[in-house]
Amino acid sequence: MKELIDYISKFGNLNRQQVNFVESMAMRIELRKDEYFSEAGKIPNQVGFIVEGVIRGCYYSNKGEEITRCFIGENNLVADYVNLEANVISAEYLQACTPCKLIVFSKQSWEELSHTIVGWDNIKNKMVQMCMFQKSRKGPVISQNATTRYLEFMKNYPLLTNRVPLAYIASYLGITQQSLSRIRKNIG
Amino acid sequence: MKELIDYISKFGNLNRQQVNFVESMAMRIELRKDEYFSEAGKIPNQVGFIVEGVIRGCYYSNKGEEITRCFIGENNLVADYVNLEANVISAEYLQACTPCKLIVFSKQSWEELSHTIVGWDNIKNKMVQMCMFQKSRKGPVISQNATTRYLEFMKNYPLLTNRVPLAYIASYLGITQQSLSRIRKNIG
DNA sequence: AAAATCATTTATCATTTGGTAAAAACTCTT
DNA sequence: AAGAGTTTTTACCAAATGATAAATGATTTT
Repeated sequence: MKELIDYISKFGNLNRQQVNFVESMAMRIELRKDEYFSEAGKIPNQVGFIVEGVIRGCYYSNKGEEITRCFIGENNLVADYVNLEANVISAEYLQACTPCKLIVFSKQSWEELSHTIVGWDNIKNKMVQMCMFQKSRKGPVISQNATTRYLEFMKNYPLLTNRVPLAYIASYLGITQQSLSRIRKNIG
Repeated sequence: MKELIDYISKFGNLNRQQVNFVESMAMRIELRKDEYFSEAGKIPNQVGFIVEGVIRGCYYSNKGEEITRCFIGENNLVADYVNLEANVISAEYLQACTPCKLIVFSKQSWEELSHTIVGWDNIKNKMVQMCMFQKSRKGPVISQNATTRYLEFMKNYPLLTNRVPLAYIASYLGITQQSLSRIRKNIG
């Protein structure tokens, strides 16, 4: 669990006893490629930390197209956090793009951390805000053209480029796979 | 200050004494059209609540184009929050699109609320997360075409459509003003 | 009111991207 | 290795958007 504790420590300090408690609440799981971490139509019930692999958030448009909304890589928290907190049915899937190793907290455990560890809420909020901030920072910029967006994508997610299907990246960038294929060719 | 207190009350309860304290920390100001609430190159030093008017976040691309990144309307908090918290120079301008009436807290006052009101941090974090969530919810969706994005924009920001310059909306939607003008015409 | 400034619309043509279809390349199973 | 299924590339044409320029409209200043 070292990776998780290191991550948390970036946002606040925990003493040994608190570290032990966090670890006792957590569980290691693995996801096969394409398996879901959480699903649309269900109330999210866990918070994860990605030790290895890539998870994507995706949904289906009214035309039935599958659209990737975000990628979440190693050393990041993963959850449909807003709906988890609000106890509301989620509208998106969180799906393993590659085989994943995760550390997860059930919703109940996650809440117990708040009740047990003084200062946890502070750490938690910083982590959640950082996640939201990074998503907006790393996401495709609508005022750039598709080629620029793809170049930025490769900068921001160097590991993903050849690890996930082209179709995922294309819908993330807001273009068709054909267009992305063309762009790849033109870039050389 | 009723508007502000009503807004805060959606995220947690304050007793009369706490309400008085919040009000004593706040200040009413007005911004003329085009005046800045905060500027790129400076460390953000205030948190505002918009009572009347519209503020936009904007920045300049490496080609010198002015790009609108977000619109913030009445009954919302406004701040470059991440950089305010991190005490880091901002990269964007927050500018009044229309004449604005605001209630503002200096950075110092904003922090004093945390120290003085038990439970304030909890309320504050809920407010900040809600702001971030709404921005992502209401923002243009990159996988939709420009016409759809504009239609969605009008749904999400009905009041803005005829209150702010076309160029602001165009760059927000990631298109040129000429394109947006064309789209307006085609919609009828 | 006229002039000046700024915002919006229109027009034309070039470029980018989408839609459809098919071929090629790759993966997985048997 | 063969075959089935999937993913990626290519090709073609249509549609959307960008770039440039100019005209019109609106607002502010003098």
